[in-house]
Amino acid sequence: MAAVDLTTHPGHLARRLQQAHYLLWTTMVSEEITSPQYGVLNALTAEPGLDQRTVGERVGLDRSTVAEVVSRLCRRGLIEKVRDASDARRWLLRLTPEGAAVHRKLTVRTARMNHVFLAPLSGEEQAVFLDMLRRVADAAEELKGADRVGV
Amino acid sequence: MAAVDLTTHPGHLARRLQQAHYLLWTTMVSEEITSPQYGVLNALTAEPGLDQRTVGERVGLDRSTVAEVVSRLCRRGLIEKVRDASDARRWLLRLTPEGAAVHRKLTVRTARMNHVFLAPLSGEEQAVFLDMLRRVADAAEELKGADRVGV
DNA sequence: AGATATTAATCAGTGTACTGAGTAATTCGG
DNA sequence: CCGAATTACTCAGTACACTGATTAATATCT
Repeated sequence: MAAVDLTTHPGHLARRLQQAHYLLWTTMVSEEITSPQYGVLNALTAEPGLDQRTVGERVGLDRSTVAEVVSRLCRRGLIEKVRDASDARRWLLRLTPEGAAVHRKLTVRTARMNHVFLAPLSGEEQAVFLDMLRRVADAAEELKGADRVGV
Repeated sequence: MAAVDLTTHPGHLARRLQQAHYLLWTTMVSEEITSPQYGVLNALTAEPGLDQRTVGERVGLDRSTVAEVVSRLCRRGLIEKVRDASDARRWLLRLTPEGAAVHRKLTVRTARMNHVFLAPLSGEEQAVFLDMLRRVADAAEELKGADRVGV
């Protein structure tokens, strides 16, 4: 009794949205490189030589996850880690030429994939949708710093 | 060069939305029971005695994931598995009294959490947002079946 | 009946994501 | 200038999520 309709729950829909995106990504963009991995390549394209923690901040990956993603990209020869000479705690990250090439190729495919992904919405709706996603995600993000989540 | 703004990418925002939801869930609903686990409890509240595969269908969990989630809920004594007498391949799932109690408790908290999660949007916007999430997720889901066999 | 296909569930492998504990390097306060 | 806090990163553990391969039971089709 008192079962609920999950399709009215934003959390359930958020998970389903990500599963939907995963499906389109693997079929339309790449089976080898994942979306978060592409995010890292993109961050390092914009700002070469970033340290690991800052890359995570840019892409939305926590300290542990960014370490794993970075190690996979290293293993595949798409980025390289070098110790920061002025602060030996840091790894500075940089794209290899192969990494830059992969980023260029996937950028084109990602644009096509985004088009298909958002196709159920009209052009105006798409802008509204992205704006709402940002607002909701950002608001929760800010609660992270706060002591408690108010009721 | 040619780096892209990830905040215009729906896939990136979908992942961030789910992270945001995870944060609110663990702080406002439960640290023990996850959102997908709650989904299973909810499905079995609506339809007791479902088999594992159908539960996965209702909640949006694939065959492997639903097996893991179900085994965790069993280990915690919230649901129980019984072999289907008429089809010995199937496990039929049912809530225990504890499972039903947990579902009731979390349903209340989840409603509060959803309220906070969507607070950045106006009442009208919230309805539009949920509708858009459903439309985009459903559309990608359909591409799954339309396996585009060029036979 | 017997070979074949289908179906439910499991298992191994990979990848994202979080927490808490631990290590090493740097910075800060007295 | 030395001990304490902070910072960057690592590591172990847990949980979702998908794929491909496998096992067991059922259904189907000559």
